[in-house]
Amino acid sequence: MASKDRILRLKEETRCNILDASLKIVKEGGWDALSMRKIADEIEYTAPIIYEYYSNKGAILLELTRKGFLLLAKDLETAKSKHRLPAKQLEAMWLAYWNFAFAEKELYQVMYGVETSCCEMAKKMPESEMPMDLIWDVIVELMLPHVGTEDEVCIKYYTFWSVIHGLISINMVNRGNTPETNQEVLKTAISGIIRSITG
Amino acid sequence: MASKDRILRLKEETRCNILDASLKIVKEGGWDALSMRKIADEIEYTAPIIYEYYSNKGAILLELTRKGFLLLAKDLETAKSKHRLPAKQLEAMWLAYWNFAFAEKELYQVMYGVETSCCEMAKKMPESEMPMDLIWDVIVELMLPHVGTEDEVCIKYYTFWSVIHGLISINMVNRGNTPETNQEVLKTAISGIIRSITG
DNA sequence: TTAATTTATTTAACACTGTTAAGTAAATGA
DNA sequence: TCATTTACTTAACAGTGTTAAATAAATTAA
Repeated sequence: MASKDRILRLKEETRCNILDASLKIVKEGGWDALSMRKIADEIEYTAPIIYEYYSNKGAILLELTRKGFLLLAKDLETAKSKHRLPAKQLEAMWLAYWNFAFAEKELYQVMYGVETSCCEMAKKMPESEMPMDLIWDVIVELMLPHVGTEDEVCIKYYTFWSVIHGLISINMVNRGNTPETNQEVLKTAISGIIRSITG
Repeated sequence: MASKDRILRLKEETRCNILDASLKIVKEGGWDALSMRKIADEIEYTAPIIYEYYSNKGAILLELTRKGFLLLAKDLETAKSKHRLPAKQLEAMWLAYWNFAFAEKELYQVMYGVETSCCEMAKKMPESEMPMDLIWDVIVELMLPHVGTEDEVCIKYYTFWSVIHGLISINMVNRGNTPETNQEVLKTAISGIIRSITG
């Protein structure tokens, strides 16, 4: 029976539609807006139908995560293919990584656990600037006798912060490293940036 | 009336108890476990009482966030006070930052939007390793003719990844920077690490 | 002390959430 | 045409944040 095939094809399509609908909802209203009933609305079914295609909400997120990794890998490969020197390839790949993160913001968030709902909160809270202020001052001192411009200090501060916050996030979310590797990355990064300041 | 003072003191105490209870619940069962009814249970009241002290759940998270920033700032100051040279101070401060993140994991999560519930998912998904594998290969090539050990490559990879993922996270959550600053941090970091590899 | 009023606290409810079981309509097979 | 499977929906459960109404307790006034 060819109708079996047609039905299977339709099922595969709905499975895909669920994913597309989910991503659409998230892009429009953020991750909090994503609910089974809204997905159902979007694909013009009722909520329980979704469970015929995904065992639960987590499975949908998992599939979006997989989709994200595949897309990112593809971007990295095309970036690499545009150069021959490894140094140029590496630079292009990390720029592609950067671009992916913002082009597919929602996917990147679910892939690496970047929560944005808290961002409204921490803003407008004066205490949130205390750590930066404290470290800022020391960077300025370290630069002496050269008096660094706002931009110069800013770049140094964010380089520090990025590498350390990045390493923390990766370890919290992904639990990937041995303590030794972490310490090594951390210490060499810090001393490297310090050297780049003191010259 | 002195009883007014006593009542005010009790109120301030309950306000504090709500925060303590919240943090306790999160530490025991993660952020998903935190609900108004569980907080109420912990402080031996019913849920609506909490709204006499905090306008909503978000206000509790906000207060925990503030608490976190104050604690972090204190840690940074004591770290700084233990040294005189700016370079040593800076190193000690960033190490204190690192230690704070893991000592007060839950606070750090709410301060900077580090989601951990997704970590169970991405694990055991082969696709999640594709980006790393792709970049790994290029790092190995960049090291040639020297054949890097597993550890050597790992440290370089995580240094790259940390600084870029960190910068991405910071911008998504806090969206603090001008595009120019971001590009500057990104490009100088990448070329800096590449130079540290090629010697 | 008793009555009136304010304060403290709880119960009940609303609109949501993810998820499951039972019921109903539609399509398929004999 | 009848029986059976498939497709889908309705109803329900336990949970969420939050608000309004009801009740208990404490305080003040007479």
